[in-house]
Order: sequence, then C-alpha cells, then structure tokens
Amino acid sequence: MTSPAVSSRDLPHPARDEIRLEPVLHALSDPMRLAIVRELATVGDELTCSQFELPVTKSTTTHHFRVLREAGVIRQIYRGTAKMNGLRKDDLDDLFPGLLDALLGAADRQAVRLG
Amino acid sequence: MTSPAVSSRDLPHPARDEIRLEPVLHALSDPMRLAIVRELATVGDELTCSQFELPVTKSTTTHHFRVLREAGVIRQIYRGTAKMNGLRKDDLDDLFPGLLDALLGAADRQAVRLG
DNA sequence: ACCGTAATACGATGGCTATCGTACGAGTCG
DNA sequence: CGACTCGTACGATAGCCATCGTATTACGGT
Repeated sequence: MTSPAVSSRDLPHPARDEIRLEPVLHALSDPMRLAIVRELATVGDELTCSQFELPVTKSTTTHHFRVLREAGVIRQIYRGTAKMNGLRKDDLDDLFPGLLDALLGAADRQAVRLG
Repeated sequence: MTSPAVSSRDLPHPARDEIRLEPVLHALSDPMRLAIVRELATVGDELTCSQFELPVTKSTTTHHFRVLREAGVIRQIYRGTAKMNGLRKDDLDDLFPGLLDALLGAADRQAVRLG
C-alpha cells in the first residue's frame, strides 16, 4: 500500500521499505526521467514541474513524474499553491547506500564524455 | 544475415566507449537479468548459459543474454564448444566507477531485506 | 557419418509504455 | 464572476518487450 493521505490532494507514495531496486532502475533508464533526476540532484532542492524544460508535452511530463514518484525516486508534495518535486535521497541512501551517488556520478561522467 | 563473420561464430559487442548508461540500467531493471548479473558477480568467473537456473524457457534466456550483451554488461565468447558469459567489470568500472559495485550491493541488500 | 546437446533464429502474442491531444479541476489574480 | 495558469485524467496510438513454441544450426563424442 501507500502512505496515508493527510490532505485531499496528497499523492500516493511508496513507503521507504516498499521501494524496490528494479522499478528504480527502470525509472532511471529513461533519458527524460534521468534528466529530471539529475536536475533535481544538482539543484539540491525542490522544484515545480514547470521549472523543467523538457522537449515533451505536459501530459508526458506528468507521466514521467508519476513513474518516478511510484518507483520511490522522487517525492511530490503540494506546498501551498505549488506542487514541489524533491529527490528521496534520504530514503534511497538508507535503502541502497551509495547507489544514488554512483548513478548520478555515472550520468555526469557520461554527459562529459558525450560532450 | 548480418555483416560477414570473421569467425564462424562471433557475437557483436559494443565497444567500451559505446556503452551508455541508460541501456545498462534498462538491462538491469529486469529481475531475470539482474539475477543473471548477480550470479556472474558472485561466481566471479565465466559461466555458460545452461549453468543458470532460470524459470523461463531457453528462448527467453537467450533473449536476456542478448540484451545484457548489447547493453555492454556482459561479454559472450565461444570458448571451444561452450559459450562463456562474463561480466564486463573492467569496462564498466572504467566508464562508471563504483556503479557496478553499488548496484550489486543494492541488489544484495534488497535480497537480504526481502528474505 | 550419426546422434545429442547447446544455443540461436523466427514468428507470434499479450502486455507494457512513451507520446500525444483534448478536456477537466484547482487555484490565483484581475 | 471571469480569465488565465498549472497540472491531472482519459483515450488513443504506435512501438517496444518478455515470453513462448518450433525449427535450425554448430559442435563434440560415439
């Protein structure tokens, strides 16, 4: 199941111990979603969906954020009027120590390598 | 039919600098293929396809090995009569330092956690 | 040469998924 | 209220993919 809904506009997230490695890897295997996660990691803070410049429509963007959320990679919270997206770094680091950093490092390295 | 075979039986592998992170993650996001890679890592040596006990048919096994090979995760070589499968740990470590170990560690940790 | 084993190729199929367009709901600001 | 923005929901579509069964090829032993 998912975390309890406090507000009427809460979105379903997997609890920490419900996060599985395979869905996480699948979520990150899409270039668009990997770009989102990299952006979140470099900013180190929460961002709204519209702050990302992705070459896809809003519908597709929503889809990608949902995949990331359901895999447990990001957290989506309504903070006042805006919907903020943040990396679940604490949970991921607890479950899979060093994995997120290794993945981000690998992505950075590849970005440099490919120019 | 593909390009002319130098030997009668050699398989196409991506060169080291052709390996991309996304296909690697996609390859490892399948439970069957992750199990294969984990087995290869624990054995630390090359294995034939038939040495794996997977709950799928031979056709499907061949498919999974091909996905892993084309992503650059494993190397498949005909050594005499047997077809040996080995992890491309050297190439992966060079391209993405620490990633493979982090992934294997995460998989181990999840296996322990789920019993 | 013949047989058995190992692995691939090919074709089929059902399911997943990335993408889009349009329509809708929630919230802000005039 | 009305208009505008942001994000979601739904339906559709095309492509990919995990799986299977069967036929076929490659090689070693008898």
